[in-house]
Amino acid sequence: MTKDEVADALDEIGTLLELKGENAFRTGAYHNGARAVRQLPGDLKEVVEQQKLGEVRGIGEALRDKITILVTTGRLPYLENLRREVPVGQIEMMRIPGLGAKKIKALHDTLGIDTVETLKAACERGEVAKQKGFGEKTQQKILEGIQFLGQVGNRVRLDLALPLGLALLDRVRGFPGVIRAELGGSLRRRRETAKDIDIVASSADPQPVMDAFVKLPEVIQVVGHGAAKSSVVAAMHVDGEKVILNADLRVVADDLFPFALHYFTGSRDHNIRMRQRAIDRGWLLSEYGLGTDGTRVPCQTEADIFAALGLAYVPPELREDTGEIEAAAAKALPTLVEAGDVRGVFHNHTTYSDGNATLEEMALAAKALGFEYFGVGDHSQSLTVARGMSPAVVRKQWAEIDALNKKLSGVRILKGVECDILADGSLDYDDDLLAGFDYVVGSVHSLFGMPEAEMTARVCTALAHPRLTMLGHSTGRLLLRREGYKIDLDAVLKAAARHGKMIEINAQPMRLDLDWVHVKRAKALGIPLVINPDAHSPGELGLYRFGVDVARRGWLTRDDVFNTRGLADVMKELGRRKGP
DNA sequence: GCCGTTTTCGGCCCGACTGTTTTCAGTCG
Repeated sequence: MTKDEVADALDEIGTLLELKGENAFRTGAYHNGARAVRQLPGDLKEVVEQQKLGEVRGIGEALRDKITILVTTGRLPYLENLRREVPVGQIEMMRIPGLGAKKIKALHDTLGIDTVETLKAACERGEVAKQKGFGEKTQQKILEGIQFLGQVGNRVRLDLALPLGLALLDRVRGFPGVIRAELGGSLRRRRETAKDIDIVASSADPQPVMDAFVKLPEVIQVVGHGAAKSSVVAAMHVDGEKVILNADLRVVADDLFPFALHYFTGSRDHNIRMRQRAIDRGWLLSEYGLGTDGTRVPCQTEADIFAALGLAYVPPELREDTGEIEAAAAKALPTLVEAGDVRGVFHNHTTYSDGNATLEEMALAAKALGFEYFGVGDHSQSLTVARGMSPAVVRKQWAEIDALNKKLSGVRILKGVECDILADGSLDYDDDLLAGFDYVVGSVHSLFGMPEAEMTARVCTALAHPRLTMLGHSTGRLLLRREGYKIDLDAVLKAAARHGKMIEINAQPMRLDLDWVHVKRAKALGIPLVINPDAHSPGELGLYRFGVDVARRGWLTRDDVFNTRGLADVMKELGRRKGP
């Protein structure tokens, strides 16, 4: 059993115990143990065999024994018994926002509810509101939560889906007889979430490729297995999370590959426009080629297809029918920003607030990524849950930054802060302290339930503050988990433009906030965008790449992104914005 | 269930917010 599988089992025990009403510290110990196993360096089996498991922080006698049984026998009777005691529907109910283990247990004990469906029905009958500890608003919130889950379906975040897609792609490329293979679909377009994986391959002999695909170790179910298309359910652990997705493989003759790749990359709307354009020229475009019955337009690559239709090559990220065809026809497509253009980052956390690495460790990790500057942006004093910095701590951090900047070469640490935007739109430090930072990222972390008009006014007030440099995660959304707070983003963008402020593209894959649609609008308003990883550990610095994907989907060039500028230029601009 | 030089029992991060209550439980970050 792998570390991830063992950790999953421990997490499941923790959740099942929560639903049974167990002590929170006991259930927490299982979740802690799961994390400890995931982060354990080296081979788990070896650690077990060398009897070193008990030395791991967070693993005591009970967890040690259970992990040992799991690793040596591959199963755990204790977990199997727990599963029999707790209905599966209750675990699903944990995903409903605002519903936790205690409420789910109460609903089970009083109304016998143990599936999302029966919960929905009970809410609709008004029974839930009558229960002790529940009320009309809770009932309404549960219904909205269930609806939210339904909308989300089984979509998976890009950072989880992409590694599985790339792993399968790698396998396919290694099959004998495969000439070319690429990811298609929303993964290739780098949408924030994916509902399946599309792989397009070419081969003179498709059948053996299909046969090999359905037998891959990642495949947990074969949905379809034909000569041109196979469909499976695939699973893999990514960063400790089990990712399960449908994956389709299509194999065509190599001369058809560019057409198939283009067709299966989509989007559907983009394809419709492309087919119309072909019809205008007296041709037909499909996944099988471009031309008429009599004549075929030969294309070796996707670029050839676009060229045949009088278009510049359209990068996959732009294929959403949001003006890319017109721009490609006018040869006016932007040269999109690339990951290699990014030369530093501004919003990151260290042990001064809720990060897990020191300033120096983070700065060195930034340098290792090739960055010229590392901007720290720890939390401000109001955000006590994230150990927000008091003014005294801020000054201590500044002193350490000054010392490190003397000591380190090749990377410069910038004095920033992720400053809370308080309920009235004011910032979380006084102006004197704010003036000591190189820049200020303003973010909303409280009172998410504010009415839209109030929230909009709050953020616009902050944007008017002379010390604020850029707005952090504009909506606070958590993809597939929580909608952003209600806010009039167009009004916010206009305010940012009016006050000459920058807006962050938060590159945390669960956020990707500002989203690509509004990134495009921000660009039109002349607002500089900043790609920030919001890293809480050295490894998370690399997440900036997902922000680059958003920027590309938002049509940004290198010049539209502030942190593609070099250190000297950045310091000059930040200095200019601060004024005398 | 885990942990420990303030230690083998009693604390474990804890405060804000919401919706429910009439002083507090549950959820969240």
